[in-house]
Amino acid sequence: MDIKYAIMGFLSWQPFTGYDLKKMMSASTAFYWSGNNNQIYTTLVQLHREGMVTQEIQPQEHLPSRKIYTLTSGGRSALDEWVRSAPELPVFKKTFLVQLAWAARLDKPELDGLLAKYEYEINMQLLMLNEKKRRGDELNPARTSREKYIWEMISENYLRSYAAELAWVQELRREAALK
Amino acid sequence: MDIKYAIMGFLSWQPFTGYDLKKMMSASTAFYWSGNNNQIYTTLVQLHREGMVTQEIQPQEHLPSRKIYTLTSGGRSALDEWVRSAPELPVFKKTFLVQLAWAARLDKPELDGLLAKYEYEINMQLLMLNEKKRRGDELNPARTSREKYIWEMISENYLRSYAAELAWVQELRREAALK
DNA sequence: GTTGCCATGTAAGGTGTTACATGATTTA
DNA sequence: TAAATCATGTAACACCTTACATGGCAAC
Repeated sequence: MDIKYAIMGFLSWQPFTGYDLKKMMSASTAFYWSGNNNQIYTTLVQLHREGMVTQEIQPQEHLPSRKIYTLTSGGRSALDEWVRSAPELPVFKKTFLVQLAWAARLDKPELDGLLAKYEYEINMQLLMLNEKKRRGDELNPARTSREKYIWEMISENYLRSYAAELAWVQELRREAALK
Repeated sequence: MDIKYAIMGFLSWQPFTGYDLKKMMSASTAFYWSGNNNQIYTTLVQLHREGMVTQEIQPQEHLPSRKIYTLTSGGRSALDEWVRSAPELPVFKKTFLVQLAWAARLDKPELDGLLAKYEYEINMQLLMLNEKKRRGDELNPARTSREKYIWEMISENYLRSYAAELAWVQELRREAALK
């Protein structure tokens, strides 16, 4: 249930609408979500029921009313408590490794073709994240220099994960060519 | 739906029971699954319905019958096709980064306490994976030297992901102390 | 004239986890 | 005497994604 706390976190910075949150999450490198609708809107409804946020409705002409959510003091303390709780381990889901495990019996050119595709995809992702970071970092909260630094390091974290993956596949290609 | 292909992969090596598969998956560094029951048994039933595997029932005294699954030629070609298909990007799910994003406003000692806990957890995980690799690698299929090398590199992949995470948090601790 | 932005939401399905259930045999 | 091993399975729930639905306005 990270999305809940991700939302509460953003609201601890400023009041936002669901639409704002969706945009920020899909623009940000720090949050891996697809920024999908369903979860954001339903989580906001749930947080409202639980008293974690208040809702202010702003009617608009020709458009659905904007619903601006503000964190309550109860929400604030729930967030603070979570922030201080024991960290979770990262989860790496790498379907490609399953594929590779059973691709080991392909012939050399086919195996290398597969590895080359993976290398290419990782590279593209790295370029994309770099670009996203450049544009997205202006939207981050930077209330203190430490906060700014930490958000940079969060983006950096994902970049390094992909960079490590890239280095790994490149090494594998070099060595597998010799076997 | 990786579990489906993970299972078919193992069965392309040798016939196995659900119980065998569960043990292998939780012993292996190459497969990240919890090795949870439900999915393995239900997936085997599904693969059987789809004609990807055949089932041989071996009754036992005092124990439930063993059900030994064998890959059919149809299953074999479905697996081969998947193995040659376009690779998926890895997915990194790091709840800690969300936590950290909103922990940036804690005071220095509290923030460092959190980072220290994360560093410790990653370290433990690394030690655990190293141990698992040492013990688990004997169970891997190693029909050719290339297959052996690839399976080693798959285990290595996870180790490097955690190692990169460790280096990242250590750098962050050093730098955050100065801000 | 099609695409994209604003802004809300619903429905359905896939994926994955935790916990429960049985029950004899071996090991610490 | 408690726990782990063997071996199957079910039930309930949490999480997450994709696709669908509305509809006006601005930009290219």
